[in-house]
Amino acid sequence: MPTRAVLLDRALHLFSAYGYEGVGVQQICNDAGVGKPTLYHYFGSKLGLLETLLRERLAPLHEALERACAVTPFDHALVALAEMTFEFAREEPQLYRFYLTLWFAPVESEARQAAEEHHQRHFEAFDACFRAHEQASGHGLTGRHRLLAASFLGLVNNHIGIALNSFATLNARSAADTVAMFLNGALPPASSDGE
Amino acid sequence: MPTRAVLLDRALHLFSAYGYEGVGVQQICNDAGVGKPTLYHYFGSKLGLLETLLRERLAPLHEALERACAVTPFDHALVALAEMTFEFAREEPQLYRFYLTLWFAPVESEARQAAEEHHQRHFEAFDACFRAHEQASGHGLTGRHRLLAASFLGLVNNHIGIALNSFATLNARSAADTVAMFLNGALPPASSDGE
DNA sequence: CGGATTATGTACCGATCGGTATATTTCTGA
DNA sequence: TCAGAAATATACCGATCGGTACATAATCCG
Repeated sequence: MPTRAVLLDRALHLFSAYGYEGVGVQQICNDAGVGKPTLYHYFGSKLGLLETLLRERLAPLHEALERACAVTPFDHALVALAEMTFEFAREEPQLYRFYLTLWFAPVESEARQAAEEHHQRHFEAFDACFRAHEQASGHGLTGRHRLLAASFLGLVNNHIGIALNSFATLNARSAADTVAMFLNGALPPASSDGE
Repeated sequence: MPTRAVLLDRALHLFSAYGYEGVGVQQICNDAGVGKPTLYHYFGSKLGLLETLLRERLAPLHEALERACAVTPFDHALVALAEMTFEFAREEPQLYRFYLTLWFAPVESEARQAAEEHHQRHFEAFDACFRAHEQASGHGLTGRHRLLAASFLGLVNNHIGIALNSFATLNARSAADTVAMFLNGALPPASSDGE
């Protein structure tokens, strides 16, 4: 594997376990079997390494989301958004785990600020979907779409967090189940009860 | 204010903005106007300071939750749990913000591990409520209560995160609204059903 | 082949990290 | 009053932090 890719790979591995601030440049280089100037040659700084990592590895997710949020009808779009996010998290668990740690990271931390544009883009895809629905169904002009989008995104991310850390899975039905919970509530009286 | 309390206060202030690893002991001491040996006299280590901070300041929350989860009937208990958590977050925004950053923090980080017992206790209160409901309504033996409890807790924490960082509020109605969203879904009042 | 550009290793920089040795002050209790 | 404990300051420790100066390989282009 090319040196540059090895560095990104080892950095992600370490970041996802110990956090951006908890990992030293020296440690990344040792882990990758190269010297520090090599890392600085490719990325310029530790922060540059992080930005590159996020930009390059999150691009497929964002592209998939921006495709998904154009789906009609509304509830299919929600399923598509949840499915894309779940699938990405399943295929890139380390990356998504790290991405999640950055979501609620302290506002003044470098890492959080580097991730903010990506979180924003993720949210925008979800919000676009709710905004379109609000206009289509006529009754919306309250700006409630932002709160709904944030709640739905939170539900999706929370499910991924649970799946990554303990119980819960990310199989094909998870997306539909999550959307059903969001639209119909967690304890529907008559619908799918148990597996 | 007694020196010990000043140290805890300044540490929380800095931690919530920059994170545990992003703040140095020297910085805390400068901010509090004391020397390092004073901090080490009271807390033994930086980690001891963090543990003390969490233990002492989160105790009221846990006590309130353990009272709330015994409420009947079930849906009132959910409202009570959400209310207690919202109220605590409203009164101690810095503390809860920091508490939230620790929730999804990297698993191997010192700070996350120090907070784990508190997260566990918070979850237990929520889970106890769902466990009781599962038994009372007879149909439960799937262990689904854990997933439901985690989802509900995630919904509550997500709402607080939104309120702390941007739009959304934490007023008296928030708890009831959050429970309603959890039980009945996010879009029940829509006039024309387009879902 | 030869010159330039790219990649990489060794050794080092000042600053900061968490933590402490030691001395001194302040408070407390008999 | 005076011994001892509790509280605090100055100055320092080795280790590690992110980052770099410099020299050397490796590679590509003519």
